[in-house]
Amino acid sequence: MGLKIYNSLSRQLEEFSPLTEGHVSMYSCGPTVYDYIHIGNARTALVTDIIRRYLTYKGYVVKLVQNLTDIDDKIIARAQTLGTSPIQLAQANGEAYFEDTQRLGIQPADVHPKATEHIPEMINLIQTLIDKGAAYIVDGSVYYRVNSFNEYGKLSRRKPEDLLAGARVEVDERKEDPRDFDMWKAAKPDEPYWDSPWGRGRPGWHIECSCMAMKHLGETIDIHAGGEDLLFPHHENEIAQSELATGKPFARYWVHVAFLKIDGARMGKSEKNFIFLRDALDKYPAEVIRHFLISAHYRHPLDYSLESLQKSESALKRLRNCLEALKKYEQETPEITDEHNSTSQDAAETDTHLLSAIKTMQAQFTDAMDTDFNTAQAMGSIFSLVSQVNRSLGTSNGISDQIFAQAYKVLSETCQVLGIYTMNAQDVAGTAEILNPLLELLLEIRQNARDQKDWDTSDKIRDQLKQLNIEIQDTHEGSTWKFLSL
RNA sequence: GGUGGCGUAGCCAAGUGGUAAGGCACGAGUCUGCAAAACUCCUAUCCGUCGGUUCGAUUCCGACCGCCACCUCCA
Repeated sequence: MGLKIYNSLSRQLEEFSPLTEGHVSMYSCGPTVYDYIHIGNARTALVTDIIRRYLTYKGYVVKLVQNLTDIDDKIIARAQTLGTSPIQLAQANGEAYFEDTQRLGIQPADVHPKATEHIPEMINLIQTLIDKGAAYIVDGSVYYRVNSFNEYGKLSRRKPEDLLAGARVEVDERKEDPRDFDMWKAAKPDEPYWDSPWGRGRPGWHIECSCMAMKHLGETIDIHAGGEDLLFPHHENEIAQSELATGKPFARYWVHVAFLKIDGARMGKSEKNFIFLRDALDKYPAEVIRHFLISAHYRHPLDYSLESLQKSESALKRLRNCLEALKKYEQETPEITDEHNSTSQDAAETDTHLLSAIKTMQAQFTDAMDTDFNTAQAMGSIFSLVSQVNRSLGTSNGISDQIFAQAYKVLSETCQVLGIYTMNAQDVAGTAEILNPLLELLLEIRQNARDQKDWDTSDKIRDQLKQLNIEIQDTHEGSTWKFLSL
């Protein structure tokens, strides 16, 4: 069974096969850097990240390009109110974007092109469209003539009359058709500008993506991703520009990520109901936020709430407990076959159960992710195996070490695809050299107290450490400690 | 007005034309000096409402109710 992707263009689940075998070109619409990104923005970036991780996991060589829109009306306006320059503002927020996304465990794209660094290419593309009669110049601005592309509307399925009927925006009388959009905006006084054959100005938003996608990935790309709000008009316009210029299909699979909601409504900057990703990251570990963001399918809306984050934290704790219990078997050589030596009947039974649970999990995980990256379902398969592992750990007498090692391998690999088991709190602490012996000592003292049934001392140590976010657990093999937060 | 989506247990959330994954929470129990972790059991005869198609629908079709989004910069 191969990968299927829901293509917004056909509005169907389609078998995925890249243009070049074994290679996938992917473009994701990045942020307009006039502010920090909020969790809603992060959802799209995260989905892109996971798609890329999964494609890589499947053996594809992926080239991911994500743009940075670093010149636009909002940046200019914001810079004015802040008393800074648009360039500086974009620079600072661009850096903040990488900082925030990397904290969330999002791997940088292969290329992060900036609009301002591709002005000549954009001018060329616009000129090509003018030459083909698909654009016209008015007062130093260049407009795309929507009528010249007869497939216009194929992505959003909007008919011209529908668009006109609903138009709430003021009609620019200079346009031939209200649907026409600008590819080059003539500069107003005090605005940043670049020279062009049509005078000083700056590029429109849509031409940026057309241009940078094609420059870095070629005229036809495999996957184009973005938030669902970009479907119209942005992606529709990208198609119009690119396909008319090249005569080739622009993107083969269109992936649109649903909104993150808050209190039932869309999280949006203009609604002022957003939460900056960096603020969320200050309160919750990255893995918790990731878990939350992928707990629903990417094409379904997801409602943000503190309760949901807390649920994710609890769920992740269960996962983590299991993985940590399993980790000590990591060094064992994972056994692949069903045939292995078991001296006890019970252990053999445990092995068989676990082994089949591992296989089931692998199949279910792949199946879920193959079906349009169903992370929620994939997570279900992971937790099913966690249950079986926990049961097996309880009945194990040491004979199933290789199987546990295999379970660890499979679980940690799949969790890595989702990015929910990448960090190790013990290492993150960074003070392990001091902390380890110190805690060993405390545990030893506590064990002595317990041997003498001095529960007061024993409990005091445990309770006090818990205040410090360190949890002690007494098991049959002795006492262990770990950091409470993930 | 046009276009699209959603409504599944207390909460979150998968999913299927043949009878409901997973997580969180709650309750009971096992284990433990007590905890913690883990395990066991308990949690939807039912998937917004009403019709229709079907041997059979939560899953397909229609209507209705409720909610959300896009058509304007927005991931």
